[in-house]
Amino acid sequence: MGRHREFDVDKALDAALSVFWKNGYEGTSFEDLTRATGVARPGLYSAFGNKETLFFKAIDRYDTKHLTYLREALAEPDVHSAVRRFFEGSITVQTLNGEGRGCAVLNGALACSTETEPIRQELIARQKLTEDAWRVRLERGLQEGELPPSTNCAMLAGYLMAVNHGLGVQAKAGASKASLAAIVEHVLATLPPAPTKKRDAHQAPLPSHRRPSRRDAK
Amino acid sequence: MGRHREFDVDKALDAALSVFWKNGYEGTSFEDLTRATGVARPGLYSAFGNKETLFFKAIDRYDTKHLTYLREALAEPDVHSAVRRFFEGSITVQTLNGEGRGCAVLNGALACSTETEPIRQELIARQKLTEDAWRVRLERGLQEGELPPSTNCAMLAGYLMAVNHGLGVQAKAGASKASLAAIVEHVLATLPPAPTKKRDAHQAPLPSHRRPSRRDAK
DNA sequence: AGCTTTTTATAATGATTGGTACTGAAAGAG
DNA sequence: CTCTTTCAGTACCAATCATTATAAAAAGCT
Repeated sequence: MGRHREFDVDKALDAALSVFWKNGYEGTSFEDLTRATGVARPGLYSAFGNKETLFFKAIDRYDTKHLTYLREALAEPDVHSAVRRFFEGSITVQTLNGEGRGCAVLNGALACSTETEPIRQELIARQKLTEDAWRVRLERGLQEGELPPSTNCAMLAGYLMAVNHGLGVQAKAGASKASLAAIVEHVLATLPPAPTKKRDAHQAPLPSHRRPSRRDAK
Repeated sequence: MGRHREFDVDKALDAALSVFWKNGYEGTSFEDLTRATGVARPGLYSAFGNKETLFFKAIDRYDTKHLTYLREALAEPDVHSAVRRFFEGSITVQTLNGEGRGCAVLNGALACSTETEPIRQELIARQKLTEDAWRVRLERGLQEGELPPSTNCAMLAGYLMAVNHGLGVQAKAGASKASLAAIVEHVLATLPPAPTKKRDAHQAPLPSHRRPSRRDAK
């Protein structure tokens, strides 16, 4: 009873996400949003509240639609596979061209006006959740013997996130997926190696030449 | 012959830099600038042109005042020292609290409205110059035998920049200098090693246990 | 002293911004 | 059919934005 909504709320949300992803929060005007969604101002307000609530609904949408790789990565059976899955998913999402480039969260989390600072802080908090999840996963890997005993899991989680942020910056600047993938390979190749169980240093396969004592000395 | 300017142009520029560094270009209003500089609108226009020209004068100021470490790093005698100097300088500048956090260039280079896109592209171009300088420096290091023959200098330059961008993001989000320094140590420890000249693997100092053949096999 | 030049400070300007008011249209119930 | 509810579309609103206009003040010259 009453007129039915003509536009598809989910489609409008996807369109809004795409604009926010590209321009960030402050760089996106309400006019941009009405143009991209094809919905007039009151329609968007009626469906989503206001610009800020729409923004966070879009970010949530980004999370559920595009960040599944993170949960998949954290569920991988070993640390190396987890990190690989993470970065592969990351560079795939961050080099999408039709929908967005870089990371929608990062694109709003760097600098803004004083009035928008609370929004930025919320985005930073989301990044922090991801870093914490990595630290927990790495600590589990450490306990399971996948990482050298001296591994600083907080540092390594911070490192992984720093690299990911940097890849996001480069993706937003136009870097190709292939060039980002090469960086990912380097990162994977330089992850702390699993400690060896035995000391047959001269007969073990090549990776066994990586001795934990070298890192302990640091 | 005429009234003398009462404000110090350099001090005003420093104040403007600080605001742009914190809020980015679009997040900084002209009101923010007049407040921070203590100079009225016409005075700022008279001295600097308009908001955009002031922004780039501020970025140039950032370059000359704070990015000397980059030139110093590129002038270091060996690659390892160069990279170390680079990151040490970077995390020092990016964790300054009074003046700014993160990187003033990066803070404006991620996302913005359509009208501001040319400004963003200019900032991206500056980042690209730095990455190119690193690639050239690494290629020189490769020729001088400091890096394994298989080293992909473009990839490594991209990697260094990605890490640096990521450190900037984390610094802007409030990370401490010490936590960034730990990440830097990890990066330095995982740089491609100089190839050994001889094969006295059992008597050389510890770093010599890093064999180029391991990277070649990758 | 008056005159000219340049800066300071306040006010004004037109455009843009996020949000709301209002009217007509659509949908369903009785 | 009328009535009620809800949406669509246009117009409107107050605040903000970068920039300019204007009048007064300061500085130096004659």
